Amino acid sequence: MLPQLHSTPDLVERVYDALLNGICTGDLAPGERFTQEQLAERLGVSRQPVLQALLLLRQQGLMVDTENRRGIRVAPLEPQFAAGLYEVRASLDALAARLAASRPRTDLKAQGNELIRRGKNASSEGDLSALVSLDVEFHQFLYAASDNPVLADTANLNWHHTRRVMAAYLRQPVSLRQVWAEHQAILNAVIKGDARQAEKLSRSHAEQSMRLLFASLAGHAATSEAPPRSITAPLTSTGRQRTASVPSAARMATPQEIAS
Amino acid sequence: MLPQLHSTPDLVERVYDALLNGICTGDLAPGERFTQEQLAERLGVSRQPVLQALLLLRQQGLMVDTENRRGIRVAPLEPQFAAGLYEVRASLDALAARLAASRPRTDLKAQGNELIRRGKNASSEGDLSALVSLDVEFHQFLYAASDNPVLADTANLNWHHTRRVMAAYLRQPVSLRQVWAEHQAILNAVIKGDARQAEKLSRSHAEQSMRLLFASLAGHAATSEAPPRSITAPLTSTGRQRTASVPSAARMATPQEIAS
DNA sequence: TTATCGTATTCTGTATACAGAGTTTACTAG
DNA sequence: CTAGTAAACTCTGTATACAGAATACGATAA
Repeated sequence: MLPQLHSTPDLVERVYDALLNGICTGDLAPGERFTQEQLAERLGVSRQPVLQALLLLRQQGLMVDTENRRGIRVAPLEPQFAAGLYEVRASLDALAARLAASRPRTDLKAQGNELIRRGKNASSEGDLSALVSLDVEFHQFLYAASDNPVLADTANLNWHHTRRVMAAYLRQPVSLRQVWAEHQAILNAVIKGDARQAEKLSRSHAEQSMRLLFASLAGHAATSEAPPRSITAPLTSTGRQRTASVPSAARMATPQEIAS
Repeated sequence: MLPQLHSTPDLVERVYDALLNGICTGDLAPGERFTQEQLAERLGVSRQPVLQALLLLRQQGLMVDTENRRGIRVAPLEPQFAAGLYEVRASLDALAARLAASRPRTDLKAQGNELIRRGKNASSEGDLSALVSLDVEFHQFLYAASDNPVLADTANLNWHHTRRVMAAYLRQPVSLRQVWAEHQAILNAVIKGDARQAEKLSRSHAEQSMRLLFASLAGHAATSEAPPRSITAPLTSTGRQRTASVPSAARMATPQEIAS
């Protein structure tokens, strides 16, 4: 079934990455129902790696079994869930900033300022997808600087959801300039070694982000039910299809990324 | 291979639970090398559910691939890791207590006090394994009371590691009475709705727990390399064995628990 | 037309089969 | 006796095969 030579193994990881990325960017919209076989066919692998990747994604709450146990779908994105997410993030970010400030290393300065420069740049240009990436990168940078791997892992898991939220709701650049000014202030406090200030700024930054989110979310309101964009297979009009009709690997977000 | 009728499905979950429990209680010691087939044989299932359960356990950092990619073993338990763990826990517990106190419900009182009663009781009797269970239960109770599912999930993931740490190092009942007095104080603050106090007490409780841990850990010192107890297969003297020699399903912690 | 039962279809989870990567082991040459 | 090489083995990951659960479909009877 897989004519392409599979040079670099670990199909599970590649399927996982492809699906994770699709979910986080919003390319894979919730509400759409998938079958293991459909996913496998599109990605050019057998059902086994898909099954295993789905196990991970389910465990992280990114996909859920469909009500009838036939097929799986991307977990819906509920505002209340996002609120809880940001509450947790505020605590973890505060801890990270405090720890990072307590272990001041000079090499943070160059890397951090570079990130902020790029962030402000992307902010000026209104490049949303770059902004999300850089936001993730900046916060991961702080987690790493905290020198606490448990914290880093824990926070990174939650950031998958945060990326989803951002991609889904932050479509227009709402005062994004301020976000990077706040990043700047946090970094300065960390470099200075002012743990208390870093913690405080970090927490209020997360809380501010949550406020921005909910302001933006108010605009979406009823629109949120219909997902922004969808890359799912071109179904025939009546949302159902015969299994054999899909022309192998085509129009999936990442067809050759898997087969590489 | 499985003559027993498999009445209740979900073998992956049962394998996962069995291994997780073994790791957290310390029955499955780190340093021992396992093969997927060995585990499958002992649990009376095929390699497939084992493979999938291991995927989850690896992702959570509870098991690691052996250096040569042959076999897998329980991840070692490093003091530095435990320190990071407790730092994160302190933040999450503080958040949970604060949120729980902000949403005061009267029904917390009965359930919480019952837990504390049982905790103090087990503490008097020096029943260590019951104490660990009750400790977990009390904190999960607080996470649930916070009414933030993200927080609950995040914290529960970390508690797997915490259980390991407790089982490995807290062998003698060191001032366990105080632990439950602190729980009592936290609960009281939560019920009273004093968020600030609940947060403060919860954080200092976690920090105090960490101090207890490290005090106890100092006693273990060099002992920690040799794991407390081991239920792994009876190897012949020179840490290597022929594959066929294991008499099917015997002396594993949970043989029929899987086959049920 | 509607209700009910039986049959076919779908889809999942588990077991088995297959193939490759790397390692140990054994044999041969020096 | 040692070094080097080749064969066999071990173990993993992936693909395929199999079986059961549950739904949807369709036919028959009221």
